[in-house]
Amino acid sequence: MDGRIHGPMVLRLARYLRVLEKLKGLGFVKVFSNNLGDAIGATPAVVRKDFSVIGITGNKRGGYNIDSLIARLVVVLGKHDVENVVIVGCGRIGTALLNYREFSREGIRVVAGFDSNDERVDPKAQVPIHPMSDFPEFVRRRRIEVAVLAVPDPVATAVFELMVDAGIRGVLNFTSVELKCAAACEETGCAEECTVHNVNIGLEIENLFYLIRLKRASEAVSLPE
Amino acid sequence: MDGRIHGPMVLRLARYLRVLEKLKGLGFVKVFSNNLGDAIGATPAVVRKDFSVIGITGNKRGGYNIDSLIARLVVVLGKHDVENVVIVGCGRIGTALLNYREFSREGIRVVAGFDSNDERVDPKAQVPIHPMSDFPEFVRRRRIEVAVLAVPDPVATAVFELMVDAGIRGVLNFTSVELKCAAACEETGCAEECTVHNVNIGLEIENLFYLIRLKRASEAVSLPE
DNA sequence: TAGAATTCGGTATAAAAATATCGATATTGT
DNA sequence: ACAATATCGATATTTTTATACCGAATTCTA
Repeated sequence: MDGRIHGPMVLRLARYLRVLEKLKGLGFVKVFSNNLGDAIGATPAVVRKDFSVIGITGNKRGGYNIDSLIARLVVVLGKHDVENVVIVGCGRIGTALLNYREFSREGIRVVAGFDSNDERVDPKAQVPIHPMSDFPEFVRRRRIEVAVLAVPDPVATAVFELMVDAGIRGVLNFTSVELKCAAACEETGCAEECTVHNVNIGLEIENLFYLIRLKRASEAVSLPE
Repeated sequence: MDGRIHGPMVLRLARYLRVLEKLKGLGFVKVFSNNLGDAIGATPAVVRKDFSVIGITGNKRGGYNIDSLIARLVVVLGKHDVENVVIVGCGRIGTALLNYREFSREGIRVVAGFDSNDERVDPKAQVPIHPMSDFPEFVRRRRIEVAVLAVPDPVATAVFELMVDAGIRGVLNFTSVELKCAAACEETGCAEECTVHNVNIGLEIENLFYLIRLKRASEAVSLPE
């Protein structure tokens, strides 16, 4: 049990947990490091090291026990039964996420959406959409900590500051804007930090184009003809 | 001009380019490494190093010239006027992306969607949705190289193999399934490689919860009282 | 039951990426 | 023109993350 828990590793731990739950559902009892490695795209050595770091021990030649693995991962990841989130900005992406079915399977519940456009407001919907003005009180009352930001780029920063002020501590950012919590905190005087993760779909696609061109170029060089 | 171009750096280069185009639109002529660093969330030293690696030289005390920066980045990233992509799976996420407005601003054009559910097929729509059976020919005829995969998890692997066979070389994967191109290639005998990027929204949200809990725990320890 | 095959687990090594440092130099202001 | 200042750019260092290796242990097979 050496080394520290770091970013990439935490992501893998969450992935392991998902795979393990599926395996358990299929009736499996034990699993090997290479199986898990295949399932999440890592080498067996990485898997074993990860487990070692969080204090999980397997059986030589016998692999790991799925139940104990799940139990430990749940503790380490601090996973709750359901994680409540809200969606801010109910345009195309926001609306899609409001009703994203995969969430429920992953223990995530979207409790509400918010939008500044009155036409989109619909408090009676299955997942209600409230006006943006209700956001701060809603977040405080329901103790919401994580929100998805899916507003147009030009208002991203302003909305983000509002969210941090209201008490949001984690944001999944679908805008192209780099959100800086420190700056927001300085301006508003809030003491808490807010963790931001970016999901930049356009950037990912551009990157794919770059990578395949790069691969093609290197192939052209390495394959003379 | 030392060092190699690596993954994280390529992502930054694409980000620089976006910011620079905006700055140019605002009439700016030159820019400093710390400005760009702020804009994409990096330190000035990283920015300078990145530019050094791709052979861009600035002026001491004078910063970098935006036009030459853009010109060089476009070459390095091999950016075209428009990048054509298709969306496979027109459920909630897929449909949202079909009409995602941000794409056009980023030089990405969604030329079609595909779905195996006939009710979703609509070849007359602004962005036409074709039956899945038309996919291989469409991809070959239009020389599509990049696709977004937004189908349900259980069919992800099968659809992915079909896509690789059809000639897709880059996939933005919205499913929770780890797609392995090598395996797909072995089975189908295709020689080409396919680059996959994963966008796992549920995982990102889970990760946010973990990180804020971690932060809170460490604060509790470090703040005695 | 003996041996062969596998798998874990720790250490050591390597690779990747970010950060720090600091001299050089161009611009600005006086 | 000269000093002050801010910025680049190269090298060196540190940190982070992944890989390679190999002995030990356990299960499986014959």
